[in-house]
Amino acid sequence: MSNYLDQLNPVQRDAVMCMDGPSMIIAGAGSGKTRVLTFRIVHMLHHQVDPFNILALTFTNKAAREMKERIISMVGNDAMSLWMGTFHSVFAKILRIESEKIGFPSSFTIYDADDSKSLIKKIIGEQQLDDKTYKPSLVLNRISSAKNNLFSVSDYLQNDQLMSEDRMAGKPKIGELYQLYQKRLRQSDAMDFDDLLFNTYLLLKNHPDALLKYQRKFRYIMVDEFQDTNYAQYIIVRKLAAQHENICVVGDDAQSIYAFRGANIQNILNFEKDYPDLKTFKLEQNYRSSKIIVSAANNVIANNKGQLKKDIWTDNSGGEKVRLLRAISDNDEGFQIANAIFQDKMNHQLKNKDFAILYRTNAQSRSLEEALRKLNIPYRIYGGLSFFKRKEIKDLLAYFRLTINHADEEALERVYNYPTRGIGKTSYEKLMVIADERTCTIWNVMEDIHDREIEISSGIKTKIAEFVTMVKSFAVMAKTQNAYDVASHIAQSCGLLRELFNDKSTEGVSQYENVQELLAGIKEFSDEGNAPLESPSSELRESDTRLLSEYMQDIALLTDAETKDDGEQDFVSLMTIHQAKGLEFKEVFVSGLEENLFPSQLSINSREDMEEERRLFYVAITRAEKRLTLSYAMSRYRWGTLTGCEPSRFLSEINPEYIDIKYSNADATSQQKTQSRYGNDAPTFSNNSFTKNKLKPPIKKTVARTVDPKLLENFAADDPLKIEIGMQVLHQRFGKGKVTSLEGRMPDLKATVNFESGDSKQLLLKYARLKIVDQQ
DNA sequence: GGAGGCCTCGGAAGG
DNA sequence: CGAGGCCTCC
Repeated sequence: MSNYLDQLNPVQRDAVMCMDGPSMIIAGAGSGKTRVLTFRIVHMLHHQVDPFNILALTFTNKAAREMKERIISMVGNDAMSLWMGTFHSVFAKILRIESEKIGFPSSFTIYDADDSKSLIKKIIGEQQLDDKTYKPSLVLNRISSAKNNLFSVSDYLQNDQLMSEDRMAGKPKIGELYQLYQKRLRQSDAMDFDDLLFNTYLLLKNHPDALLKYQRKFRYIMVDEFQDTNYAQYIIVRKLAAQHENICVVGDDAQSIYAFRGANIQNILNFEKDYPDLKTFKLEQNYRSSKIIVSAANNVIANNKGQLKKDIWTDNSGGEKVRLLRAISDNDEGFQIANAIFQDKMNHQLKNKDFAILYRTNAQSRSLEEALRKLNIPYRIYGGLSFFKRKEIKDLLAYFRLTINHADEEALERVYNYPTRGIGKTSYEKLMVIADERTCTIWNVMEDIHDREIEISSGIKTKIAEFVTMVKSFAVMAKTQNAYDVASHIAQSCGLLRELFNDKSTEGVSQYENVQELLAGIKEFSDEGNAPLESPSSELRESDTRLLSEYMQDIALLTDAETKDDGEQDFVSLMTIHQAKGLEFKEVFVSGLEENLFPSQLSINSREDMEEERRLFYVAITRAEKRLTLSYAMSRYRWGTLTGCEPSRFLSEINPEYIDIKYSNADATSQQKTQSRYGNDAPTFSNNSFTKNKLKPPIKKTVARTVDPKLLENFAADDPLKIEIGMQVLHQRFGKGKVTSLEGRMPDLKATVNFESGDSKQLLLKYARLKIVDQQ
């Protein structure tokens, strides 16, 4: 691999060869950014830079993984020891190593967005604040942006501007909520995503020895997607780079589409100020798209004021004009797009994989799906629930979390009574009150459950004690045995696996399979000799046994499940434009180009927001290689009602010479029909074969359980007191089943019944009406 | 404990 | 319209 420099154009080559000193690479869409970044690292390794001294920060795990694989394939396993990962994973790794300095155990839990939300909700409730005024998501956003701008709790409370903003907004308690939220995280030995940044900042600020250590280690630093970094990220990077100043940032201001989440384009401008001797490289040649597509993209982005000067051009052929589809309705839009894909596949010998349909909002996927299904075009929707966000996975992971960190309150809350073990909410709330009085964790109270001050019935106390014993036994096991053995033991003995196994609904079956898949992943982890790429374990591990705690450290930040090997399969991709960032397709369809949808209604009052929408459109256009098709509908179902739409302002920003307006047959016929009455009464498209009600809804998630209707006739329940273990009983809804156990006494007598459907239910007999069918 | 009814609300989403 | 949260009732 010595000829890599020959594969680059002059600017790319300069950027690759400029290893020392601060540099900034402005990489236009399709300009070979990944190649430059990869080759730059390869170049360093060829020039005696120790991989141990290189840090490369990316926006997603996927980007890190792919780049690292590519580098390894070019230079071999030497590259294994370079640090490449997301800001969050790299900083989590550092924080675990240095945890003592900031007063955390190295096994601290990382709270995900759901954990954070549930915690803040709880706090809002406890403070008896109205959750309409204090919407959890809003409060969290405010806290998050405080942290991302490096305002600690006390900074916040002392900051007149922030406090008065909150007062003006009628939410004066946000500062206080921030304080309580941090306190609870601390008590739970937990950090949220923002804390990973904030605490790294604190570590480097307050511990000069740690700062020096990492400054020495990271002699060469690279930051990808620099336009998407926030202030905290930038400050940390600047601190780390302060000694050697070998820092290279790569990005494209025109593709900044995450400002809404706190990303700060300002970082690019600050960078120029902070490093006056900065070398800037502009990658302006586009290798991806046709001339027309590049020109259309340039037309659009030229309407933004705030941007760095650059001139994106291409040597590629002119290509076809941008097609514009005008549809009468959202269903018609789907139909036209599906048809176009069908045609283009034949006319240009393309695969389904060559196509992507992009949209602004997830809700738009539905009509597209329906049309694709009608034409039997296989498709995949990206952005559903990722593996690690599934309930059953989170439940099992919560057991693991609690095993490793008993203070983890969110994990405890998830599992203390799941599967049901008779510990109710009321009891749990009593524990919470006591924990608060004693300023200890709820787990501590549980450990001490036999304390007479705790007013909970002895039966429930026993159950709590059993739960505590169980988790403690998990913890003992987890200290020495390998991750897989511990994980599968936990899955079995906590009852979760059984619970899911007994559920024979399609949903239950798939949940069971998912849990098995998780366990299989842990097995792979346990069996592997070497750690995964981002693993901090090499620095923490003591023996060859791979512990569950190590697995959990790796997993905490893995929110994007490995996209399963779909290499073989051929399908059209459907995704939001945000998700399409960084991808490319031969043909791209951008749908829903309508005012109030794209640009979003919420952006029309602010210049900054509108410019971000425009950058989003720019990103969408520049995903296309050969052909680009834009579409809009004249009416669309939004929130259940048919609303009229106007074409997006963005359409008129493209030079009309580049546009080819298409009218399909479906459009032409229904157009005449509606033109006259459009605007008065809402048009109904009943003659259109693509109306909603004619089509089946997308795949149902639950399947109704079937019960023989004959069983339901003349149903008369028997006296609950007659029911005994072993009897066959009949339930109106669940059907026939066998009583396997009885607990408590009337009126709280509870029976566990295994139904023939495979479900096992616990039924309160004062409510559930059971008929005895067989005394056996 | 859990199913069903009622109400509310709706943007994009990395770690 | 449809998902999610909360409340009620069995």
